[in-house]
Amino acid sequence: MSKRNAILASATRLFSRNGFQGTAMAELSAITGAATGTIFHHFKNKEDLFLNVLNDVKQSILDQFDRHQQTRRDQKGLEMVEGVVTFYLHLAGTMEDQFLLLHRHFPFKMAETSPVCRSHLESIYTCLLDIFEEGIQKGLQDGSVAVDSPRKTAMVLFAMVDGIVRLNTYRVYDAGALYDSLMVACRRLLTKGR
Amino acid sequence: MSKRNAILASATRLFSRNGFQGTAMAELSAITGAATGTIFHHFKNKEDLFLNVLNDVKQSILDQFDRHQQTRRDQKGLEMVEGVVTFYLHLAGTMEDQFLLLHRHFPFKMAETSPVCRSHLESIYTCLLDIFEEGIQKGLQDGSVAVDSPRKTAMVLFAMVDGIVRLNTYRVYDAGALYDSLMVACRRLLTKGR
DNA sequence: TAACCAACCGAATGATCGGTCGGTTTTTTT
DNA sequence: AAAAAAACCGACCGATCATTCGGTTGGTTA
Repeated sequence: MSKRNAILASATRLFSRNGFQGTAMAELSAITGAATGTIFHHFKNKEDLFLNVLNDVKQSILDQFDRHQQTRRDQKGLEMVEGVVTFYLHLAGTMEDQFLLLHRHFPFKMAETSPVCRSHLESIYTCLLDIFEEGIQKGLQDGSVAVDSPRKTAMVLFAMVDGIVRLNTYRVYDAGALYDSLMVACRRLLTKGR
Repeated sequence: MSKRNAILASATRLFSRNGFQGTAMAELSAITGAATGTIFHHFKNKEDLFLNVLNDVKQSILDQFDRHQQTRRDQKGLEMVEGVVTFYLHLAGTMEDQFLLLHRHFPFKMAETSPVCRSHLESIYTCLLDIFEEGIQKGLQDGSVAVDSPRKTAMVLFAMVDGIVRLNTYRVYDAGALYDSLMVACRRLLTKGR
């Protein structure tokens, strides 16, 4: 692996676990074996380094969901949404650092001053919400879903799923056994009566 | 207001908006007009200062919900839960800094090494979940709520409501008009069919 | 081979940080 | 009023931080 990629990989872990200000370039240097001068040769400063990390996070998350979506063309809407929720929970486990990064505060603060940062975050959340909404729209047509506003429902649904992932990350409670309840809630939220 | 309280008030704002490492004692000194020596006279170090801030946050949140609960003795379970959700959204607006603090990452990281910090966080989340669960339990008895596991449902419900507050805080999207959809989702989640 | 260039190095720098300390002022107690 | 205690002050300190810079290396091109 090139030094540049090694730096990006370690930076992702450090930024997500220790935050922006909690990540020291000297520590990153020690972990990757790259001199501090090398880091600043590849990235013009710390913020630029994080922006590149965030870009990688965006790419990998978008890739994962694109690939997932292509395998779910022939399902009913409700099943699609349930599949997306399950996949989201799965990804939150396999791409722990990337999801942790999105649960931190500093990227959203940086987005207030950095248009590039804001653009990355918007791409990620737009993609996620679009996928939820797509399933809901399809479900409205095939009758498996009954809701008023697809977009708003997608946002509430996303807030719920992501909220569970957050509860699980912080381990204030054992939210591990919560996935079944989450799926039940998901189905209730999308269907009418019965 | 005493210097000590002025320090606590400003520290709450700075910690919640700029994070732990992003809050400089010199800045806190400048804002409050207290010399840095004075700050360290009242609090033995930066972490101790934050622990006192968190304690205040805990007290005020617990007080608010205790007072709210006393006015809702004679309602049906479902109405109680809906009232709590509305009150939670209301508080997230009036106590913005306190809720923002709980949405940051560093208190949970500190909880891994500081039992005091962990205790405060547990008190807050236990209180909130208990209140949700209480309403659900009551609803199960009076028939206004139909769910399998009250505790798990309370956690999913809390994750959903808190997730919406988070979406609103970070303003990636205008989640302001989402409260109606949230209440609909809340009702669907708690009731069976019709 | 000579010239070039991107990747790489690590000591040095100036700014900033949390925390200390010796002292003064204000309040409380006796 | 005298003494004791608590609140308060700000210059100072050592550590740490992001970033710079002059120089080396190794591969590619002319």
